[in-house]
Amino acid sequence: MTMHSTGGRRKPPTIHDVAREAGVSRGTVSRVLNGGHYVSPSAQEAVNAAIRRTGYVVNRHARSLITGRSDSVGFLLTEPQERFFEDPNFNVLLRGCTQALATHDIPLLLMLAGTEDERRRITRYITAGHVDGVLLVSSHSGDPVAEQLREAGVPLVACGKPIGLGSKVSYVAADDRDGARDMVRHLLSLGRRRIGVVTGPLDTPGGVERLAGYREVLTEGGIEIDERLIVSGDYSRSSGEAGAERLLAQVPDMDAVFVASDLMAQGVLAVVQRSGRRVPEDVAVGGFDDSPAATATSPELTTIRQPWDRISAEMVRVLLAQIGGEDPAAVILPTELVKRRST
Amino acid sequence: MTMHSTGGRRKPPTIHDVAREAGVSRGTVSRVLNGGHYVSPSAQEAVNAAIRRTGYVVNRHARSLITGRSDSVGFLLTEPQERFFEDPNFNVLLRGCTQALATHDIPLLLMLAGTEDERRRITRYITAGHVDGVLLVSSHSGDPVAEQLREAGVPLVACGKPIGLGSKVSYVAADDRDGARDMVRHLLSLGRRRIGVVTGPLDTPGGVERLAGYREVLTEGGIEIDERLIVSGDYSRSSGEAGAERLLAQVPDMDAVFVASDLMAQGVLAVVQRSGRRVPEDVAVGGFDDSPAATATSPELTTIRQPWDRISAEMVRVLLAQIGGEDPAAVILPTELVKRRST
DNA sequence: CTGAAAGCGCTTACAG
DNA sequence: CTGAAAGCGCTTACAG
Repeated sequence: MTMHSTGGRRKPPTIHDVAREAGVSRGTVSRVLNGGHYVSPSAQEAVNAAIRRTGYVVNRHARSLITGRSDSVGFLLTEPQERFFEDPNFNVLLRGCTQALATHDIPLLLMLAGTEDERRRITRYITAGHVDGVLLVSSHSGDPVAEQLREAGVPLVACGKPIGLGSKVSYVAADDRDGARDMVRHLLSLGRRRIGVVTGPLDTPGGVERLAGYREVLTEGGIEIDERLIVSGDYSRSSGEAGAERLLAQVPDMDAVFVASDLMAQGVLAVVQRSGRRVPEDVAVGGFDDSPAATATSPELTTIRQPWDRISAEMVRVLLAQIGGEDPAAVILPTELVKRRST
Repeated sequence: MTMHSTGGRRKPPTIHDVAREAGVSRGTVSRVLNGGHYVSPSAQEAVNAAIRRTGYVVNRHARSLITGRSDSVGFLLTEPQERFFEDPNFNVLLRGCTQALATHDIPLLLMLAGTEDERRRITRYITAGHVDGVLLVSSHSGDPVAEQLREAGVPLVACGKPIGLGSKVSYVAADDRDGARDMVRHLLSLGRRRIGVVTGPLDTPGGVERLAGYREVLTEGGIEIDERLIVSGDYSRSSGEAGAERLLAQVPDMDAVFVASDLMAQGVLAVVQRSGRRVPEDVAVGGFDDSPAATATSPELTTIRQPWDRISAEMVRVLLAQIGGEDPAAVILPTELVKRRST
């Protein structure tokens, strides 16, 4: 009676041990393991009991060798890492994906490809079939890794619409434009009329779309666009500070700012307050993301919530579907205005 | 002449293809792959050329099946995840470990074990040999996972000294006590005498040691310990706020605080400033970590730098050594006082 | 529904 | 230094 004792790293039981315990062939054990089709209830039961008794756990390497699948997926970050690691959104996304995958018993391999060398190494690793698919975090256009993976036929789903790759690659994104519209409409409803904007990088969909939403709503509201009220950042806190300084210098009586990320909004807030202006009395500040950064400020940030939990869950769902043979798909998720004290 | 064309997911070349190309046996190819011992220079060369021509990449599953190693390691987080994901330190550590492992071409599997269920699942996964070793992030005492892994003989290295596991498990840690001493000495040198402290959780080494350093330096300086100046937090920002409120209520003329993490120090800073006190004029605030949180505040935080890059590099080094058969080891790394505007 | 058998791609003694 | 061969633990047609 083999017990699955711990202690030491003994040879773990194999399918062969289970078969012997259960009094069936190894083929039958394997069938039970793989869904239980074409197995009699009695055999099924005997095998399950034997598995329990022996403490059997499938050897994934042996399985992978024959199925050709690795039963793992990569989480690939091709951004310069410093920035992304500074951003709390990244954490939420990584955690959500890890958990969603855990549900399917699929491990997540973390891959960082910040440099050219790393990109080459990782592309090679992935195309060699060491993962079944890739969750891609890289919003900038012209990402060579994304293109290479797509060409190699690796199942792929991006977080945010990958500019330049057309709709041949799956992606999951929040409705950036709509979120921006909500925020700017909110600022207008507060009576603000000289509304600035600090955009994201303009080679990212978040950068482009959120700015588009801003322009649309102002235009619809009959307000002339003042280009001095538009500056760009790179989603970093410090770029928010720089942006706010520029805005205040160009339009000292600006009465509100829509900032395309909470982290940048932190920087904007600091600069606005340092200039002696009160938030929200003199200048209302609206962020984007509803990341932990939004509640770390004083006053806390009014912002647009990105549904990160759903985004990560959908990314995993779409990726697994694609690994299972389905065609690519794009998923757009709604955002939500979260009112706090900064507006 | 086979080119390693991309496109589609064709059957990749095997060791057999390489052997044919090179005109040698598969055994010889394998020997070249595994260090090139007992291989003539000419065979060596022929094989390398064939590998290049065919675009051969080893099939890790086949290799693992026979070696019994997975050539991968797990990064295991057993904390309730919310907190850790809020903490920028976590990112730095995760990134550092991933990069250090990439150097060795070893993938990192991210494992989150926040709930009892997840802990069970992951322990099973690990002890089944799916990873060769584990980088453990879990500072609380009495962690059942750590104990189980140790018993199962899984190579393990913790970040921070694991309370209760004795020295049978490897760990890498910053010199917490010494860092705390530096900070409190610095505050004393500024002329502050009513110095409060917000500690970390007292069932963690960071909680215990940093408090010990605080007590030591004050005692050495001939200052009587005032227990009303000592409160505990859990490393979260909000616990820093709560701690500061308690301290200010108990000792309104407190003139400095040593806070055991930058994130908590953010909360302390907010509360102190909200109370109308100036930082650093009225109350000097010192943090711990030198995480990105330290420069996100206004004024920026004086803090104790934890050498995260070295910590992660050492964790990986010690783990790989242990996987290679070496005995456990503890590594203590020095910290550094970083002076900014908050003191 | 079930067993016997082939084979996935590699490594490693074993002879030479 | 090198080749032939066994075998790692599994899955999957193939016969029954």
